[in-house]
Amino acid sequence: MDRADFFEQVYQVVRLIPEGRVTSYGAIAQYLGAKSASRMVGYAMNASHTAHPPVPAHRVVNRNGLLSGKHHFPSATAMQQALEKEGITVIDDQVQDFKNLFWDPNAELAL
DNA sequence: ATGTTGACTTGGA
DNA sequence: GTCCAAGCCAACA
Repeated sequence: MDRADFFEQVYQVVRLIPEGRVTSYGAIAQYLGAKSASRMVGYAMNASHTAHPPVPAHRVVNRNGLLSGKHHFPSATAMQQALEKEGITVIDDQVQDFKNLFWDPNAELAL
């Protein structure tokens, strides 16, 4: 664990995200103890495709519930489709009822 | 070694 | 409510 790289730590948290739930980069960053490193979370996600097993990056959105990272997916619609597949309604690259679907690792894992 | 970038967040106007 | 600017840390060139 302590040996885990910043990327791996991010991957683990993302993989813990329940199906049909989403979280924000800041929440993950905060869980890692560096809320200011929210950008690093996104950066780590950029390399998520190199992670094994792959992480559900589609469940990670920005604080606005906007699919900010959809551009980085193999297809611009891949992220939205993945979310809808899990029962999440996405309109205009925006997660509907995001507040209700939000999954905070600090609240769920740090119980 | 330094400088720039980035799937972000927060605060101020 | 919106828009602009600054901060933050790690990886990449």
